[in-house]
Amino acid sequence: MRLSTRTRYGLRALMELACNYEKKPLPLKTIAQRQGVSVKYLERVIVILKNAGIVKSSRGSLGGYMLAKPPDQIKIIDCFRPLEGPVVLVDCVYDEGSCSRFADCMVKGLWKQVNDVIEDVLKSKTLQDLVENTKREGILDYRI
Amino acid sequence: MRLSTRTRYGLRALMELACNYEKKPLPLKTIAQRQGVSVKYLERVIVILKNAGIVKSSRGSLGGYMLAKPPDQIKIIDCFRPLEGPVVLVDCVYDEGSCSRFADCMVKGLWKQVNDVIEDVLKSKTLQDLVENTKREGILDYRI
DNA sequence: ATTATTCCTACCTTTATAGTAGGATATACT
DNA sequence: AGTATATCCTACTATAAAGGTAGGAATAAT
Repeated sequence: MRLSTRTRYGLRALMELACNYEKKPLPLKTIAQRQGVSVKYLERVIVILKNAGIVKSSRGSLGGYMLAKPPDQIKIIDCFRPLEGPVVLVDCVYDEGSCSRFADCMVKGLWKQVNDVIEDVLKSKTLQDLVENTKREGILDYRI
Repeated sequence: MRLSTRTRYGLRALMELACNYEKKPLPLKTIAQRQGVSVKYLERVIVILKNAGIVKSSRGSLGGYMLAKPPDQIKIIDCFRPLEGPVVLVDCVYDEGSCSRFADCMVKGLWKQVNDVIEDVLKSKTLQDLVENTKREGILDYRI
């Protein structure tokens, strides 16, 4: 029930990239320092987001990472799924055949409902939304 | 992000006990057969619920398990937490000091919101609610 | 060339999950 | 008293996932 550090670090890194949108590529070293994480581990996280088409990279000196699309066009759920895996509290939510007890299970409706509310939140927000919420709360003072 | 079998089996077992409320104690063997689970494993699950005060037991021949309270007085969240652990997607939801990046984290609001909607669902329902939903859907034909 | 970066592969450690095994203890019924 | 049926208790095992680390190759700007 706890999010993996993969997902936590990944989303935080995406927020950095969102704030940096349309500027120079942001190297992992910078992100890693700001977030207090090792570059090596962040590499393993960001490659997931790259394969998912959410970020793109440029190699070599002055290289780094950028968002592949404007932050208001990137939904949280599309970042979440590659990092944490699909939102599936129980398999039967998407595949009735996955559980032999599906027919007479009295709990499946509950799990489905919980699953749905999680997805609703993750679908309803973009990276841009999170940036704006944060600005409204007066964070981000270390960035200009 | 996936529920443990502990939680899934545990809740299903509780549904059996809810349907059996104020009848004779229900032995694990019966539940295990209905659910297609080993008695041995179910023992490990039910002891968690017993320690949490949700079920009580009677030993010996004709013994078994019963709900400790009427099913309409048992909230799902009180069953969920001992089985799956507290609903805490990220520690900072309950303990700001748990993350050194709390002050400038742009994602914490999102995690808090997801956490809240999960808890809301689990708090809003009792075992009795699930039984009634199920009856309304015409399941439970094997029980009378 | 040198430096800074991404990219790739392999390895390691720790923790949690999902069990199984064997037997001790308690209770009802005959 | 004895047997069958339960819960209860302790210990063990196997597998997978999480959370990294290490070393170096490939690429690009200066």
